[in-house]
Order: sequence, then C-alpha cells, then structure tokens
Amino acid sequence: MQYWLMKSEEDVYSIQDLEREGSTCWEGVRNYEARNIMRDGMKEGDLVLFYHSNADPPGVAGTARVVREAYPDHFAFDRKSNYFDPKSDPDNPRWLMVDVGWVETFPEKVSLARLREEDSLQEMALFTRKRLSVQPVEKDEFNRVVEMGRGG
DNA sequence: GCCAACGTTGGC
DNA sequence: GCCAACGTTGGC
Repeated sequence: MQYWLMKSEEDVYSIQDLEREGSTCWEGVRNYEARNIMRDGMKEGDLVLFYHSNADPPGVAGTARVVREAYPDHFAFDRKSNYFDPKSDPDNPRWLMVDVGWVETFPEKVSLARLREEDSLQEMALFTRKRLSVQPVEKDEFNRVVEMGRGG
C-alpha cells in the first residue's frame, strides 16, 4: 500500500464533487513526472490526500482511493477539451489517468499554513517539489495529515 | 492580478 | 546538448 497526494483546483473539481459522484477519472495531468507516478506507482487501493489548489485557503480537504490503475487519458484526443493535446496519438497515448473514489471529507480542511507549521511534514513533496500535481507521500505523513483533518 | 518557481520548447 | 525564451502552476 502506498500513499499519494493529488492536487485539484478547488473550483474545477473539489472533494465535495467527488463525495457527490463517488468516483471520477483524474484527467488532465500534462506533466511527465506526474504521469510516470500514475503509470508506475499508483496501484488499486492506494490512498490519496486530496489537495485543493487555487483555494482560500489551499490545503488538504480529504482522502480518496485509487480505484482504477493508469489508462489512456482520452481527453487528450478531444479537440474540444481543455486538455486536448494534438501530440498525443490514440495509437500511442502520451497521457494517462487513473480513477479515484471518495473516502473521506475532513470536517475542516488542513490548510497549507498548518501543514507548513508541522515539524514532521517538512519533507513533504508538497514543499520540496512545489509544482508537482501528483506526488508520493510517506505513510507517517499521510497518517499525520489525516489526524489533523479529523481535528487532531 | 502579480510574480516566483520551474518545466518545456526550440534555435543554434 | 545548451540555454534563453516562453508558458504554466499556484500561493499570495
């Protein structure tokens, strides 16, 4: 079992949207490192910190679970999609996505400011790899953030 | 809306 | 293969 953090712009897709829908495909990742993490790292059942970016405040809003492993992101082939990429060939797809299912919405979002104050979380990729939208999280880090999210 | 960080592109 | 220009992310 491994742990991950995935960022979504709050006004594009939030944990509340995921809670309502139950599960969703995580389309639109257009960064090779993030893609490789989904392709090579994410396994069904892995747990995910769901992070709201471009939010006030930004922070971890809940958790999710990988329910389908990496498969082609067909939005890259859709000319009308914001995620269209003319360089992705349907016969050799450049971009992948996973499906995630809702697990938990925290009573209160764990803000970036609170994460930053937490000594045990200083090594999180959230801080060391600021712009990566899909990133690995250590088990202890995951558990600590969940604890904080539940009010701990 | 600004802008720092940083990944990507493309000329050479 | 270098690196400047460019584009995007994402906090503030």
